[in-house]
Parts: sequence; C-alpha cells; structure tokens
Amino acid sequence: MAAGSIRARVRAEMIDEIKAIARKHLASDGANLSLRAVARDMGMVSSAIYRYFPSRDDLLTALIMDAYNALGAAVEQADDTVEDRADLRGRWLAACHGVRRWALANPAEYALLFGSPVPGYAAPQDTIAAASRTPLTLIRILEDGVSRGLLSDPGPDSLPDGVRTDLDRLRESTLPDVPSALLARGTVGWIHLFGAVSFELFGQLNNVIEAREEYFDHQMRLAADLVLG
Amino acid sequence: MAAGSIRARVRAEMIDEIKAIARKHLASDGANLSLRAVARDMGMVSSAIYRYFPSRDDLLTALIMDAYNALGAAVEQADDTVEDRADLRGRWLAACHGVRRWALANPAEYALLFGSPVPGYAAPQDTIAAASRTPLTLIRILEDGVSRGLLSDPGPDSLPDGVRTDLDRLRESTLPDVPSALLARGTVGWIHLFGAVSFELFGQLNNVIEAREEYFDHQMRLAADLVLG
DNA sequence: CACATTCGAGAGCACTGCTCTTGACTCGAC
DNA sequence: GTCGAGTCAAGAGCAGTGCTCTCGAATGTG
Repeated sequence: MAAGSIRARVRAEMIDEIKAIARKHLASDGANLSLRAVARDMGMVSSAIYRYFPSRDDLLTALIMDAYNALGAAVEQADDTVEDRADLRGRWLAACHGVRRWALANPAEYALLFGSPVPGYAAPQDTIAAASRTPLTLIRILEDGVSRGLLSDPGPDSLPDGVRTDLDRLRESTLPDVPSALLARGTVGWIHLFGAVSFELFGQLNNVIEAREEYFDHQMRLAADLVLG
Repeated sequence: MAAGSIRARVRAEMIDEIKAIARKHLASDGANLSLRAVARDMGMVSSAIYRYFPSRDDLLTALIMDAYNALGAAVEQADDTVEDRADLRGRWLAACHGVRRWALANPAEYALLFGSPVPGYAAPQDTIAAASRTPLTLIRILEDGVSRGLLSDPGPDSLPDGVRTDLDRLRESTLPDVPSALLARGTVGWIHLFGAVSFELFGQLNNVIEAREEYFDHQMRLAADLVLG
C-alpha cells in the first residue's frame, strides 16, 4: 500500500507538472495548446504524455475543471471579504470585481471557460458542478437578502411562462428561497457581468474605453440597481 | 482594360468561391479552418489558394470583415422594420433580436467575431469601421430619441471622470448629440446584449434555460428599462 | 528472486500552414 | 501574328501537429 501510494504520488506530481506547464503555454500561446511543446518543456517525448492524459482534450478538460474551481474560489473569497453580510450591494460588487480580477490575471483560462467553444470538444458532465460555483455565489447573495428580509419579490415582472418553468426547475435543484422574478434578475446580472468581462478581455473595448476599471465598476453599479432593486 | 477586367472578374469570382467554401467549413468544423480542406473542395491544390490569399489569417480577416458587415446589415434592417420611428423601445428590442437571430443563423461567424481571440491573430485597422456598424445602430436609436425630445439626460449618473473622458472622445469621432450618461447606458445595453447572445451560443445556458427566446426577450426588456429609462 | 505493471523512447501515420520551383496558359503590345 | 509579360495551378518539400504502436528498461509486488 505504501509503495503503491508512492507510485500514485509520483504520478500525481507528474500530472500536476504537466498541467502547470500546459497552463504556462496556454497563457503565452493561447488556446491552441501543443502537447509536443509541453512534452519538450518537460524533457519528455510527446508519446509519454499519453501515459497521463489519454488525449489532448482530456488535458484541456482537466485545465477547465481547475480553472472553474479557481474562479469559483476567487469569487467566494471576494464575497467573504465583505464583513457586513447584510450589505448585499457591497457583496455583489465585490463578487463582480472578483470575477474581473481573476479573469485579468488568468486571461487564457478565462477564454477557455467562456470563449468560443473548441470545435470537436464537448464539456463532460463533471464540469457543470465546478461551473456552477460562481453563479451560485452570486445567487446566494440574493438568497441571503431574502432570508434577511432585505429583498422582496420584485413582482411578477411579466416573467414569461417558459422562463418561469425553467427557473422553477433550477430552484428545485439548487436554491430554494429566491422568488423566480428575483432569480431571473440575478441571472441577468450574471450574464451582464460575464459580458462585460468578456468584452474587455476579448478586445472589444480597444480604442473605445481606456478607463477599464472605472467603466467596469460603473456598469456593475448600474446593473446592481437592476438586480438588487 | 476590357480584358483586364475579365481577368479581374474571374479573380473576384474565385475569391468569392473560396470565401463561400471557407464559410461552409467554418460552420461545420468550427474555427480551426483548414486551407487544404478548402482547396480540396475547390478541386485545387493547397498552394493555389495562396494566389488569392497571402495567408490563412488574411482569409480569416476577409471572412471577419464580411461577417461584421452582414451582422451590421441585419441589425440595421431589423431597426428599419419598426415603422413608428418614435417607438424607441420597439426599435431597441428589434435591433437586439436582430443580433440574436443573425448569431443563431451564423454561429461560427459570430464566434469568429466575438469569441476568444485567435492567438497569433491581430485584427487589422480596417475591421473597426465594419465592427462599429452594429453598436452605431443602437446608439443612433438613442440619438433619435434625444433629437425627438423623447430621451433626456439621465443625469450625472455619478459617471467616473475617466469614463466621461472616454465617452467624450468617442462622441467626437462619431455621434454628437447623446449625453455622456445616456451614451454610457447605451454601451452597457450593447455589452449586455452581446453577453446574452454569447452565453446562449457558447453553451453556458445548457441544462439551465430551455426557453431561450423568451428568456432573451425578457432580459432585453429589463435592460431596455435601464437604457431608455 | 521472479513476475507483472508501469513508464519513457522512438518510429511512423495522416494531417496542417506555408514556400519555392516548374511548366502551362492568357493577355496585350508591337 | 508573334512574342514577352503576367498569371495561374501543380507538385515537392519543410517543419510542425495529434495520436498509435512497439520495444526495452525500470520499478514495485508477490
């Protein structure tokens, strides 16, 4: 057993090192990750990588999982820094800035998560739990607001039936105490946040907005008015 | 001259055919476009393509330009279908749905425009004019509203100084008669629109929202309240 | 100690973007 | 009408890619 776990440990270290080098290549060369280049950096031959990852897609999946979890952790931590837990607006804005900060620090990994999907690649089911971590953090702020009596149902909001059904199903599987209309506003806030970060990171703001951080903050404040009322 | 233009015409037809086939491959195989595959489909050898496009990136650039213009035209047309030009909200929503409709019909080209940037690729200056067509259409709706007296300055909106400077510069180079705070709200609307379409197209809504069109419409109505007051 | 498993290396296949050369063709001026 | 200039497609070739398979060598287990 002890020896077995030695092997397992050495194997885990190899996997970690491969992922670390792959992340470095991802950061410098963008999404088209070369297995052979990673192998070269490790002083190995390319076929040896296949001992640890059955294919390039599996390596990408591992990186995606790690990235989702890193982003989720960053956002959760950003939310936790706000001491006054009743300050919903402060928590919401902190979480938004947490997403942006992580994205700016890890642009290639952000692009992997939220950029155009890789052609042949289909995200396995395992990723969705990790992927939900960030939106869950946002929605938990709303839930907190409801349970503290700080947020009220914004009213029917003329929510379409189909959307109401979707949100009901979503609520059953995750969070109980958020009214549908509020949940809808939360998802809208999450989508806008994602759009703003992607816009900035993918270069759509070039030659248009230079005061990036101020602009982002201004946007998030406007959106927060919409979400938190 | 006559003979020269015959040559030029044949050449233009070849270029069009290459682009058409490339678009088809883009739609089926995603962003990693293979020059050799395009050449095969044309019954040519790969090196012959280089008579018409100096590199794969140049072919991509041509496709990007076309896509920007097609999207811009679709949005402009969507705006034009609203007969009551004073119905700002109707025009705004029509333009939003126009973007989504075009994106759903041309997902690969949309991904080319708004997805993660291709690693080595830098968009040439020529593209920015074509790229501005869509946001200009949106902002023109706001301008119309201002000149008709239907929209008023939403007030300082506590617009940060840096953002105000950026928007002043932007206004000088394009549209004169939109107050900064309103312009800021317009860009926020555009970013949210982009985020919503990307979210749907890039698969982030999978297993979450099924009533896609209703959800999109609901979102855009909420955002329109923010933009148009 | 002997066996089984795991590992890295290497060769090889089919593919990619791209360059260069070669030979055929067409066009337009003399 | 002929000849030179320009244009074109084809082919070979280079360096790179993901991936498969085989072959020794090292390693931990019984």
